[in-house]
Amino acid sequence: MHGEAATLLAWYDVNARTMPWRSPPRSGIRPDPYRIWLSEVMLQQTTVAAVRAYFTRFTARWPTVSDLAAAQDADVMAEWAGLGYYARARNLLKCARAVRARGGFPTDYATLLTLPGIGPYTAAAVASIAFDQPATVVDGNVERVMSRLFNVQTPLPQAKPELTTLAASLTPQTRPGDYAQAVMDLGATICTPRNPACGICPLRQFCAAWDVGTQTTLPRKSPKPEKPTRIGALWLARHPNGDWLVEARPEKGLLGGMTGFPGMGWDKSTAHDAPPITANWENLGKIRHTFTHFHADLTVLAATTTAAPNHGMFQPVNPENLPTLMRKAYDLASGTLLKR
DNA sequence: GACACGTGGCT
DNA sequence: TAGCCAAGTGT
Repeated sequence: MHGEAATLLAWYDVNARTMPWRSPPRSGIRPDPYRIWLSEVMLQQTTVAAVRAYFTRFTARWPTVSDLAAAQDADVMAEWAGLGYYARARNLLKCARAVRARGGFPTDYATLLTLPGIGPYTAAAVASIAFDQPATVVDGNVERVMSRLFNVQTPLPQAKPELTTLAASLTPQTRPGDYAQAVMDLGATICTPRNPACGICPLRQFCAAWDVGTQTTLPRKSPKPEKPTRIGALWLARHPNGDWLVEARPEKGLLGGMTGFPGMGWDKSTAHDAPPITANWENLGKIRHTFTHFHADLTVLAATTTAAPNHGMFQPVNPENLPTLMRKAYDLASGTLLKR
């Protein structure tokens, strides 16, 4: 085993963070593949702090992968609301049903990779953490740690293949799951993007960036394109009985599969060119919401009406089950209308 | 390879 | 405040 891996495992034995899906190192307890898979999907581009509550709710409601496979699509989407990247929830259900159909999770990287919503990272994470296979996880933490250990000056994303090769070269044959979590914990707590704690880093003696003082400049990143701003509107029609006029968004694309209010001008997939219902619309002001690749400045128009809608349906709305953009509009409209 | 795809916390 | 960042995947 490389000195880096042995040193990191010894550090992890003492410093492993506690998480609801994790079994402590050297505890002898095999982690539950369902919980590892669920947590890894939730953790894609998402912080541990944000995931905790969702993970607890999901596992309380659906304790096994078969329970999840039997769930209603709408229940899973509603439970995922607010966590973002909703394609993950759609693929989560597809994957759960595929796993149930084949009688359990596959244990090897290549087969895991064929399942919906499981890419190179998640396949390696599940194979190593849940099944003790020597697969190499490469996430943002690993990229940062490797770029510094080996002083890689190539910017991301071009550097990804090189960093993957370097990460694989350090992965041990024993305790690969603990090793994978150790690198990620190191990246999350010591080898951080800004102000890395090199003074207490167990890998400092191995670190090429530390030797030449480049650690805070790594990994280099190619400049990102500027975000455009899209201008538009949302129509929030409220029935006197308390229902709201909503529509199910298309399965694919922005906020796919989620409940939303009819709108125009900001989202090509659901654009309407006229209000969804005849009403005396009141301008309540604007909300601003930033997505990964654009800003949305939306005027919120609201009305109370009993007219027949041109599209969408009047339904009860639980704001907790709305994606955040729609939640912002709801909060503005419900606050204003209820004051009357 | 480039781009679409959310959200909340931190600086 | 505006931008950066977080355990990526699908097309």
